[in-house]
Amino acid sequence: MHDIRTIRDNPEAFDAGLRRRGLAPLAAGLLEIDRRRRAAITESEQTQARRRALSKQIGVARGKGEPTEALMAEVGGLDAVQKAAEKKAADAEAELDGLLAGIPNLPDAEVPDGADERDNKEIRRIGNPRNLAFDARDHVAIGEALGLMDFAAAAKMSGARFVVLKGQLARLQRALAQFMLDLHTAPAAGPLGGYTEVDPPLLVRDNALYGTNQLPKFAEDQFRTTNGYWLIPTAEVPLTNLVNDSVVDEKDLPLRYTAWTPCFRSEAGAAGKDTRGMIRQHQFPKVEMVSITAPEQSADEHERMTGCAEEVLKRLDLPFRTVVLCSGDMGFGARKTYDIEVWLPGQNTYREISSCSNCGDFQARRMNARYRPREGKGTRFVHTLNGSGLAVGRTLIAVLENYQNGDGTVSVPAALRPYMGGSDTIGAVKG
RNA sequence: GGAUGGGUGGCCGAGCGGUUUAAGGCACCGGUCUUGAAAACCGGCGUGGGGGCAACCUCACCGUGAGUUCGAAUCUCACCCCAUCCGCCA
Repeated sequence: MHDIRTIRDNPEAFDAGLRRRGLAPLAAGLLEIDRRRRAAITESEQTQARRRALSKQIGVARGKGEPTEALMAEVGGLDAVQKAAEKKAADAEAELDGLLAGIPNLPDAEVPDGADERDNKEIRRIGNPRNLAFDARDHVAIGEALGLMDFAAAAKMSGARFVVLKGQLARLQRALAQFMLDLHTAPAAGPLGGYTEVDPPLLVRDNALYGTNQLPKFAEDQFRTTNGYWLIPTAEVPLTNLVNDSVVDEKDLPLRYTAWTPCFRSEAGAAGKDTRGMIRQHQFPKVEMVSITAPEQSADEHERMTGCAEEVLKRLDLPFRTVVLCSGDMGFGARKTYDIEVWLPGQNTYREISSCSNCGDFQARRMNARYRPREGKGTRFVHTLNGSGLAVGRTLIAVLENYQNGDGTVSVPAALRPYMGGSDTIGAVKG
């Protein structure tokens, strides 16, 4: 949510930011509504003040036994005037808020200009794809050959975009999540760890989704229960909403939270896209990281968070690259976003496995999430950041495809073996 | 699902038709005192609108929205939310 006062102070900068997002200028229209709104507020409040003064005089006059008819006559006509002005103000405010709620965050100055993902900029590339002595298979072929990944069974009970994992693959997924959580929840050491593990609700109300930007604009992408709850599309929602409508002390910042949860997405706009395999599912597990910071810290925290996500891939020895999204490809609430893309030999390409965004005060404003600065008066909005650390389902895919062997088995990355009961291979015949 | 109680500033909490300019306390920030700290005392301490270069002045805001009234935090209705008890249930 944008601050109308910021727009009022610098409408050119606002429109320039929108242009970078590929959007038409809006400042003039917004400010016109804002002028109407403020004029109506002034009118309403002045009328109200007059009413109250007269009413007080009536009370005083009564106390002295003096006549009140003249005062009563004057106050009589004010009611309708005040109500009308109040309604004008409320209507204008609703109109303004409705428009503001649908406008995306503006890109940070460091974000490269661009229209879509082709304009994203790679900023680093870590690790080298393994040279396989055989043709790489994709995760579907690997998993189904092992008999541990069953799309048909999932389709029978749930339809497309679901999967059943069994045995060592189910365990591998759990191992990955466990491994990620252990990494992020370790006591903060320099650029790693320090996140508090949270087990949040998976069903949330409207106001929570509003706070993290999914509402009102992206309702179609969500699942909703018959009695009005929403299934979380990411743990970003409950984790960020931990500070909804609250004031924290600056000394407690940054707050760092992590959670391993299923995520639910209707994939309404994704018909026909990524239909094969586990890449795009209605339900998938993800380890999410959320940081709540003071404004001055958020840029550094963004780098740190991205590093935490990258560390998972480094320790799993999976090749990846990190890109900074261009202005036209960023999500609604982000001011700057890093995507981490893992190498998938089965698809011969890098695929997104994490997205780390700095939202600035955009969500904080919607949530009314503030902090009390050490120095100075009042409260200020916090900055919120979120990042996947990582998408567990896609990490499973990456392990299968990068660690596949010629005999159809899959090696277990060294870092995961403690979580796999010491086993170093999936699909190996025992004995 | 049924019943009851309740939503007041960062937190707790009084107020239940007109000196409320929303008491009091806690927390926090200044100051006095002290070697320093604590305690004590003094002062400050919400958001938004309008005006002013500014110190500042002024108006509105007691979950949300309607209503009653000359006048509403206070009365009425609806809705949202929270708590407790009962029922059902992993």
